[in-house]
Amino acid sequence: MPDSPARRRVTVTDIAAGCGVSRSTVSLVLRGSPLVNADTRARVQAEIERRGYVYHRGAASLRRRTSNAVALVVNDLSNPFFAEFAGGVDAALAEAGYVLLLGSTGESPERQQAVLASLIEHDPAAVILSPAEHSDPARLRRLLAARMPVLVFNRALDGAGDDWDFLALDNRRGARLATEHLLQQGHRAIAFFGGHRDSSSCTERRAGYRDALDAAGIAPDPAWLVECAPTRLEAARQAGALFARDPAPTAAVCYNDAVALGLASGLAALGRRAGADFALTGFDDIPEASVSTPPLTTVAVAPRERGMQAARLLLARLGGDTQTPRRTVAPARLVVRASSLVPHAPNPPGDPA
Amino acid sequence: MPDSPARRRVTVTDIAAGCGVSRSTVSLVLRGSPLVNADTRARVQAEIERRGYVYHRGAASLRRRTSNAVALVVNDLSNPFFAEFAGGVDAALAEAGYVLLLGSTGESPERQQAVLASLIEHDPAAVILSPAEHSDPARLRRLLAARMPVLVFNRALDGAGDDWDFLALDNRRGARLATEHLLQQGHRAIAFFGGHRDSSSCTERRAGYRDALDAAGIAPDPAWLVECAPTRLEAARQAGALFARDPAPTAAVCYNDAVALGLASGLAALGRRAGADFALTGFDDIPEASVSTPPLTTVAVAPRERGMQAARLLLARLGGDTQTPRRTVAPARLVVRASSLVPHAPNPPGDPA
DNA sequence: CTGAAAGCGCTTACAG
DNA sequence: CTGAAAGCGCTTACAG
Repeated sequence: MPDSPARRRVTVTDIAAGCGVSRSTVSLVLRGSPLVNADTRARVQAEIERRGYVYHRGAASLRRRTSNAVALVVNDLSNPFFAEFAGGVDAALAEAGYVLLLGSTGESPERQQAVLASLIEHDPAAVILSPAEHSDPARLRRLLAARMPVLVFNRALDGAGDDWDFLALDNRRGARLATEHLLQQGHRAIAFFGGHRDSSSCTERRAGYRDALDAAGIAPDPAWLVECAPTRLEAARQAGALFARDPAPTAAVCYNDAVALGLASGLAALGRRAGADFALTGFDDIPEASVSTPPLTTVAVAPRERGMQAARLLLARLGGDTQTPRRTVAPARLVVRASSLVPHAPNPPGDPA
Repeated sequence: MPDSPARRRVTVTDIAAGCGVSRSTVSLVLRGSPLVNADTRARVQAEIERRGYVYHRGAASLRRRTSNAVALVVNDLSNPFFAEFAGGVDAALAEAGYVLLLGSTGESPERQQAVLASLIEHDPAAVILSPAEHSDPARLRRLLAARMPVLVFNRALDGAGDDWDFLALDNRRGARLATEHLLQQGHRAIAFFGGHRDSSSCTERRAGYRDALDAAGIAPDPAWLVECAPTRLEAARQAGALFARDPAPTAAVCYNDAVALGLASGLAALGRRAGADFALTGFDDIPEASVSTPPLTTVAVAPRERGMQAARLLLARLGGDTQTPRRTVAPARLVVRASSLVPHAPNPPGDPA
């Protein structure tokens, strides 16, 4: 029996008629109410099965004014960091019976407004937003207002209001751990390489770097701070900047893994070998980090776990939680691999000090 | 003016009342009808802006019986292949004003049924499914029936019916290209390493491998076919199986990149070096492929482009396209890197032939 | 060009 | 325990 694609949809009315009960009763069965007689319930369920009835959640949501969708907006799924994060959100939502509406901005604030505007027309119960760089908090607020719980991930949105949740990565502590690790290898001249000063995560990571140097009594040379776009290519191009001054740094804390991998190939082009005569660390622990040459010492932020955490936090808000603080900082963990294991004598031979 | 979270939703009725027109007129303005007087339209639009009205697409879809959502079900966003694919789908949908409903199966046919059941309650206009291994076509068909256009990606679903679209990767041709490349390097004893015989993509890749050997007049030794789960770890463990017989293969076409990378480390553990004394190729061109040691020769399938292609094909179906054939095979392209550039003399020294 | 009325598929008091 | 009626927010003929 071939189905006609244009056939009429099966509704509660059809099910009700099909087994001689009212639509109310069918509705109660659908929602699992204990008020319905077991026999009646069984008859209704059989009819539902027989007719291949599909619940129309849009109609139900309209009537009940509820929603079981959550909107997620990320920069770009091609970035494994966001793909993992989205995977975690999806897993936690599915477990709770929610459905994921996904959009991406490609780091454009304009597309971000458009994508969010389109998603909220679908009436999500909550929104998870990993903001594009240079987002305008006021415009976002105008769009999302206080319609639904909102969780901002990863990038602070200043002035977005204190009724939105914020899940931050511990950028500062992560960078401090990486820097301390290099200090323990005996390095004293340690650069911070990559990222843009005006990005909040870069500022925070630099602060952690400075914390560690301060604690070790080292005043960072301004020449140790090298900016570059957070891409592999740019990092490779900027490698030379590390060696403009003498003495040059012997190690670098990189803004993220992409930058660290780029720097590694940039060093190779300059006849130096990361992990052999120059120590470096990354940030993120992307999949490549463990298989690159040398494997990359980095700071793991467990994006998948962050996604599950973000989703669960919002689901708790929907459940009426008002206890949890609005700002959560997720832990960062140092993963030591070969790229940083280049010991540097604290007092190089020939140094009289 | 702090918004009360529980405040009543602004509806077309409010907008109509707010500027003294009927709801019909507001609706016409919303849908961009040319029937409305320019003045009236401007007044309505101003009121919409002023009140922060958000279109309730669910209500509109209910009334109009249309939908602008497309459901996508993949195995796992942690797999960059699917993340890229999803990114492509998202990009093409957003461009067309559609919204993406995402679900994942984790390769479990049970979860696949549950996830699809949940997604179709949201009444998507179309479904893109990258089936979990061991999917049951009959069960899927019972769920999705002919309710909406369906596109199956990557894995054939035998007996799913010929009204569903199928977007296949050119597994056979891809594997043939890889094998021909190794033949050109002078290899004669070439293994096919990894994957499970019962997976359709493995069968197809093996067929392409055989095509190339056949054309070169080589009868593959059965010992050259090594099965293993398509993971890095399993591949590393199975590396020894390649050298069980003498003479052993000098090169291997691997089922995919994960397997190839695993084999490379398995070889290292056996004192052999991929790209130096053993040639190998992968499949997929995952991001790690270009940064591994040695960089991996592989077959690129451009998952992001496949995602855009899948979405566009379905959008065309929704637009009434009945011309495009149901089965589309996407091209595969050989990317040559160092792992396969191990020349092997056609007549090794000491061989009298 | 604009308005009154019906209806998409569901749920929820309210009677019985 | 079950049914009749109203209504969620929108759109669509149909009058005017």
